[in-house]
Amino acid sequence: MMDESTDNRQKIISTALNLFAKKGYDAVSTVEIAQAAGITKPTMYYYFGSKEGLLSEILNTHYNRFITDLEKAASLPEDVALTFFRLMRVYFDYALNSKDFILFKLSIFNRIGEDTTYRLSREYIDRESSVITNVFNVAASHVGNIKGKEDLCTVSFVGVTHAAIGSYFHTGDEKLLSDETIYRIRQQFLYGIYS
Amino acid sequence: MMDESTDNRQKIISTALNLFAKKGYDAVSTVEIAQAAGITKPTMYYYFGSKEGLLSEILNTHYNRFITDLEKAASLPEDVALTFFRLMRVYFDYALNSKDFILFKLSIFNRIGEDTTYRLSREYIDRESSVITNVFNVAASHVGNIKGKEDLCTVSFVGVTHAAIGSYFHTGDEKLLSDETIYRIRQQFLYGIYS
DNA sequence: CATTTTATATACCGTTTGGTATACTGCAAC
DNA sequence: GTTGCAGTATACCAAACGGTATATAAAATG
Repeated sequence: MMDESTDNRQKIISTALNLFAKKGYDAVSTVEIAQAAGITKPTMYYYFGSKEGLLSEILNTHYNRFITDLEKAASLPEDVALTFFRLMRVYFDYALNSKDFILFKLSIFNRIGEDTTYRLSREYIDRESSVITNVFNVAASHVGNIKGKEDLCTVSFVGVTHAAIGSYFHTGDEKLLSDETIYRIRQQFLYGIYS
Repeated sequence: MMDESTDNRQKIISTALNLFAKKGYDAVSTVEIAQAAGITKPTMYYYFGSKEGLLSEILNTHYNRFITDLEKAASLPEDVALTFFRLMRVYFDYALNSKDFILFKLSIFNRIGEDTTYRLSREYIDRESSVITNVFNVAASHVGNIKGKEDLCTVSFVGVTHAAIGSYFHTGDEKLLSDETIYRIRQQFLYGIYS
């Protein structure tokens, strides 16, 4: 076929993720994906079987990589301050370098209900959450002050991280995802706004 | 017609909001809404003109009420601790009593892109955010420590609030939205995790 | 009591949807 | 060089989509 793009499969994945992130899974049609990817519908069905299969493959590819990086960053949970920084750095790096994925992840994270995206992403979100929860559970056994506040820590961490990324996407200001910002958030997290 | 429900208009709004919250705007069809509300499609089109008009009316009804309550709670921003409590209490009360609305609001809050829900809800989200931002701006002029951290405060507040509500929806544990939880979050916010 | 208005349903429209049957093309193996 | 297979496109499908023309029945208006 002498095609210039040797990997249509990957092209479909990245194109579909981009459209899903912008418009939402249900608002994007299979023809739309095919046209944007420069192929035709049956080609997409050849690789992924169905629209849901495509979404499943997108989540599998991107979320597994993300969770792996998150676990690496969480490998020294005894040091709360260091781990806090490393974890948030992973989130922010993905927001900067895998914008479509994080945008899509953000839009499905707080969904609960019966839709396709929720059903397919549930397991990944649970795994992601448990990495964070585990960090604060281990930290609690080393840092007395945290004990009894593990859940609060998790909620605060995830909440602030998502909110910061959301602000970045709205404003486009990259300083929101700088090391400096993480230091300030961590300072506020550990010692409060009056510090 | 001797109909038992004297207000089909309201019935359509609440039914549609419930479906939108569960499955997402694009995944819900107009027939589905009509059937669930116990009416037929043309009745819905008689009241709202279009599916988008229905969504617009839903947002207008619920969001205006919510923002009004938020503004009432923010009327004494000089007292940071008190205002912090009142604001979060409004969010949590809505999560408990207007579950469908908050569920829907949560699912659209972090969307950015080209979809219908984002376009129609944008103005409300901006107004909501500015109420919070304003609180910390005024507070900063009364409490020296906050100065320069206004944006950080806003991001943290919104993030933690949403995360807590999200946890409640996932677990169903009402204690997550109790006064006690707000006190603990506020304590952590003001004095840090080591307090 | 005739007339308009409000509220509802039946039956239909063109378009788009997710998905497929079928045929073709280039390339590798035999 | 024919066979087989991975990859791709044309052309199609039934079902579902958002939306409407039209009829009708009750209630308000004169």
